[in-house]
Amino acid sequence: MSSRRILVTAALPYANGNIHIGHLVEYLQTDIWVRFQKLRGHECRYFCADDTHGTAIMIRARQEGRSEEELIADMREAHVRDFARFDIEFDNYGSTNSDENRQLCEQIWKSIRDANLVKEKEIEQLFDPEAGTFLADRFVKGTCPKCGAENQYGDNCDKCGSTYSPADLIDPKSALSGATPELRTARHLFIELEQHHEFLNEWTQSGKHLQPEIANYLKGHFLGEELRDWDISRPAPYFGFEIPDAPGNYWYVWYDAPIGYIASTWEWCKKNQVELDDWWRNDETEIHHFIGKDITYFHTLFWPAMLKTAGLALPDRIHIHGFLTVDGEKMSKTKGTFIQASTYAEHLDPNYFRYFVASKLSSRVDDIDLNFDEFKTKVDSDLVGKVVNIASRCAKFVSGSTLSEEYPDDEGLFQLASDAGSRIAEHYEKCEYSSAIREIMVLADRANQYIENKEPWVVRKDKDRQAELQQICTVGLNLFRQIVIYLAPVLPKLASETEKLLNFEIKNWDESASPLVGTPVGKFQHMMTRVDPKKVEQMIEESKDAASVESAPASNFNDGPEALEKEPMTEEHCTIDDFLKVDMRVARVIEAGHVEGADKLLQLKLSLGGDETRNVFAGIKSCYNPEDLVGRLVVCCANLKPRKMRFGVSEGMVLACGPGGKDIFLLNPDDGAVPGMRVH
RNA sequence: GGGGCUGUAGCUCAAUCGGUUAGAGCAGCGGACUCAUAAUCCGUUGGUUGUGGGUUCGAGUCCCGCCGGCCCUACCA
Repeated sequence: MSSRRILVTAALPYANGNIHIGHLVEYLQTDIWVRFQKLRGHECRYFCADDTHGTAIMIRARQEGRSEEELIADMREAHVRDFARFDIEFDNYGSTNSDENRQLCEQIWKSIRDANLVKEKEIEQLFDPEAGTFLADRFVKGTCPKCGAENQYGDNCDKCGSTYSPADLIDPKSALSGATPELRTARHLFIELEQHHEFLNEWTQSGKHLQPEIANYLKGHFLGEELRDWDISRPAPYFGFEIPDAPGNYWYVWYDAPIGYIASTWEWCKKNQVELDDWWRNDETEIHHFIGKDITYFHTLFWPAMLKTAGLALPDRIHIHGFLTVDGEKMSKTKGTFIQASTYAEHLDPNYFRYFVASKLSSRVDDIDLNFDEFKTKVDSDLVGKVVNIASRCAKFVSGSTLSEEYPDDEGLFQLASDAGSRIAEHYEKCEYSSAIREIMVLADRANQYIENKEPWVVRKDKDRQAELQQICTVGLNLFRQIVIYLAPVLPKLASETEKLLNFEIKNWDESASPLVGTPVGKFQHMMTRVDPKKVEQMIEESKDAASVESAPASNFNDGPEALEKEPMTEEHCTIDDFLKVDMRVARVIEAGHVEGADKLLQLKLSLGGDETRNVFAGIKSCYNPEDLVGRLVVCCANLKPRKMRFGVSEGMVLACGPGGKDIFLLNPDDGAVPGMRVH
């Protein structure tokens, strides 16, 4: 097989946050693929970098009272440490805030200008006069113009779901300074993507570069109509690179981020005395990007258009993966499933996660789910019970001795496994890791069966059969070694421990096809332990704590979790139909009085307007005087089945909240509501 | 509202181009073994492929409707 030159990237993590287990899926998917390619003898390089620019970084640095450079330096250190703990090995890890990146941004910009793709447009945007900066939509909060809900973001309302422009908000406030933003106009630079429409149509639909579902998505979504201009500049102040021919304007972070792939490559080239053009202007180089589905847009439309304009090599393949869910749901800070990479690594072996992710990943865009029961089962039974067990059952019988000088008859098992090697390789190549893993586990099953049938523990007892014992173990350990080579991209630690045990070095995938003979066998040491469910629990607990500490200062309202803890949320959903069964109405209290003989109850007469009234007994005596209630509006359930009580029939229920005793709070409709209105 | 993806055993997933009786692993059940980290091995239960139609000699696979799930979008991407 001829050696390929392969350039691989994973998306650049944003310097505003720590690496969490969701991110890891991508870096692991990529790392496994790169390790696989290297093991196959190809010239493969893995480049990544921190994505450091943008408003969010600028604002955070300001809040923390330090420079952006200090902030991104710290975050970079944290990122690099997290990756290392998970054995994610980059050939170069750069930064988008580098000289290389600035130069490349300028070069590419020049090509884009020369190609006449840039135009200027005035746009209106909210400006924070105190902070002296334009505000992205999510930095503006105010009252929803449609439904009146307070404290909503500038782009849409979570209460009523309507969308609007931040300028439509009632009483808008800057989330930065609390000042009232002004509407200002600014000139922005745009790239006319439409000029590349035909090229993008062809490139995305060729079937060579994208998964089919992604190609369809683009076709149905963007390519069916005129491509919109891409707003590529941001006025000062902005943390990023200033556009040389438009002073006071900076490149939008999504312009320089992907260029960071090239910048990181360049840094590596400089360190290794290699020409950048050999990698980015060379048809012989394969370029592979691994990204998450959330940033499809940038990598499948803008990025190819930019590269083409600049005369750089286009990616051969963009591998797009789904998100990681935990227990079938989005990762949640309150549930403790928003787990930082560092928190994970403090409690659990990163190899577990590498294996688990590999066993779930395919080439499709589907989300993958982490369920800790499944996680434990998979790691325990596959890795400990099956794979490592093979070595564990054989090694001690030949420890201190050697493998047989000649590879013994093994009923064709070694050959079978080496035939499987090409299929497994193909699965890795196509990013079908789950299939690769499944196939490898079949080999582990067969090896265990072999040992079972040969009963080395019986043979051992017979002095005349020691050569046979050595042969059995030679076969067992060679089958183990094959499996470890196949798993090496996923489990590099297991590979290196096996190298020590069997005194050899894994250099190439093809070594799996020839057996190891005559070499010394070391002392077997446990290579992996079972997943400790207590550690999983601790990790989740710690993730909860970390999340609450982190999120507390972020919110302007320091509402504690006590109420929810006292009365946890109902797990089960109700349907809209269920909800509609409950007919809740605004009502006016027209009579209220004590109930003789009752400790907690007040008797209320509610008017729903007109002649419609309800007699209701409410357990609110401890908190309300009857005379204070008369005349006020309440919310009641008007179709509650009438219930006979000791003191009379209750025909409804008044809505109130609170734990009881001295703390009961009636719900109160806002001004304007009148009796009889239904609550929706 | 528009679009994409998806639904196979209790759970996680296979099933080539439409081709025989829809297969694995885990869990469950019954046995064996005791070398191995309560590991392993043998056997076994389990499916009207979400649902209703259609095309076909033949449909898990292709087409249409319905139901459910996930996601993107709804004029900043």
